Order: sequence, then structure tokens, then C-alpha cells
Amino acid sequence: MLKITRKVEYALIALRHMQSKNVDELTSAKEIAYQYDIPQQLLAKTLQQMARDNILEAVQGPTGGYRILAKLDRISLKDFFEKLEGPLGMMDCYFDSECIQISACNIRAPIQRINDNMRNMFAQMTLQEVTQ
Amino acid sequence: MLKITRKVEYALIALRHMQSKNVDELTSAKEIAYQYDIPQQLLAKTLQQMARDNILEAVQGPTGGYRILAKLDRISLKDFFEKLEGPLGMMDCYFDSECIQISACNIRAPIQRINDNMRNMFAQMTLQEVTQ
DNA sequence: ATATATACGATTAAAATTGTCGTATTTATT
DNA sequence: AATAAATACGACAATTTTAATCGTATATAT
Repeated sequence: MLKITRKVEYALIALRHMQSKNVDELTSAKEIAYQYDIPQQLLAKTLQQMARDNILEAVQGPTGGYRILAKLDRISLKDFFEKLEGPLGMMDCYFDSECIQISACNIRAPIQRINDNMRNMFAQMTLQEVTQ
Repeated sequence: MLKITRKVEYALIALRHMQSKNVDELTSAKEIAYQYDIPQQLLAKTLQQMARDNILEAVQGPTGGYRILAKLDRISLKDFFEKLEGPLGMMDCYFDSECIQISACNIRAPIQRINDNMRNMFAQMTLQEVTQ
């Protein structure tokens, strides 16, 4: 439990890889997939998603690829996680819930407190700190 | 991602339920399962595990059940999670890893920093705070 | 004796995650 | 213009993890 997904893992690997290059240099999904032994198609999808989220810029055609678009020191880890994986809740009922038992549930408030702490922690770390 | 498991959820519900009673009063798995609509056998296993971990005391036979044994203000959430679910790592490689790519991995150190932060956060919260 | 509770390994079911396939589009190069 | 190499993306399949159930044993109050 409390695991991050491969998608997030691959995204971080890719960002870190790109950060070691010149800012305008392009990196293909193939290059990263090969170097870190990641399924290429899956990585590509993740990069495409980051491009939709304006974290990366995508360039099509041969010699195309991706480069970092956003200021990574202005994106919190919380925002990054939520862009890729949706709302960050240790239990589903943190956000919405069709939990029928919700009126009987005796731990909703405590869990929300824990979750707030966690979200707060990730809100205070930037992507830059992680990938630099 | 970053979800807690049902087992932990059920354990917290049970603890909170027991805390609303007199300290030496026994609660059966059946009572909790019924009241919160939890699969009884699954809950029972969780309670049994907590008994093995000396968080609860179990009493067998009819009129048996469980009561809280440990001082909940002396058990951190981190220890509690790890008792129930094992080592707390956002990625498997935090603890051990047969990850072949580990030498090429460029995010191991950053992930470990994030994970240390998370473990630290849970180390500073007690079970008492959550279930009181 | 019986009924009701805990104890627990083995198995099955369900859900979530991870990975693949197929096809379309873009564009540099020849 | 044709080709090749890259991104784009929905649909599907495989795998893994989580959740739940089953079956049986043991303890003990009545």
C-alpha cells in the first residue's frame, strides 16, 4: 500500500533524464525506453499525457520528441501526482463516495486528517527538488 | 495510488469502535462486522493479526472477543501500517529489490528522499490521534 | 453436549495496474 | 511524391495485487 504507480515512476525517470540535457534538446520515447528498459508504448503514453498537461512540449515527425516545457520548481509533487493519477486520497471517500455505509463510518474524519497531512507534504515538495 | 488497504481501514474502524467502550470490555468480530458492514471473516483475520502483534488481546470461547491491549499513544502510524502491511515504501526498491535496472535507475535517490519524508510523517502521528 | 467465539492456511474472486495492439497523423529526408 | 521515424490515442489483454470466502481446528461458557 501507499505505492506510487509505474506511470509516475516512468514520468519521473523521463523528466530527470531530460533535465540532464540542454533545455531545447529533444528526447524521444524510444531513447528513454531503451536506456531504462521501460516498455516504449507505455512510456510514450505517459509522455503524451505530460504533454497534454503542459509539462512537456511534443514535436512530431522524425527527429521529433519531447522537451521540458514547464517550470518544474513551480509544480508541486501533489499537482504532478494529481495530473497523472487523479485526486490523491488514501481512501476513495476522501473525494467522493457512493459508500452506503458512510453514515456509520467512524473513521472518515481521522482519515481525512491523515490525508490532509499527506497532501500537504506533497504540496510542499516541487518537481524540481525530485528531478534535479 | 497511495491508497491504504481495506485491512488497515478495517483495523482502524475496529480500534475506534473499541475505544468508545470500557477498556476491559470485549468486542466480537461479528459485532463490528455487522455494525460497519464489513466481511466478518476478513475482519476477524485482521483482528487476529492485531492480536499477534500485541495491539489487541483476544479471548476465545462464547462471550469472547477482543479488547485493546497496547497503549495507542505509543504506537506510531508508521509502525501500525508496517505491522499490518509490511515495509512502507512508495517503490519496492526502497527496501529490497531484484530490479535489474537498478544501476541505470536515475530516480532511486530522489524517491528515497520522498519516501523518507512520508515515513517521517507517519512516524510522528500516533494511533491514538487517529482513533481517539 | 452444544453453541459460539477465536485461529489460520488455502483457495477463489474481483479489481487495479501494467502492458500490448492497431491505426492515424505529422514531418524530415530522400 | 514516397518513405521512414516520430508522436497520438483508443481498445484490448495480461498480470499482479487486493479482497473475500472456504474449510477446519481449537477454546470455553452455558
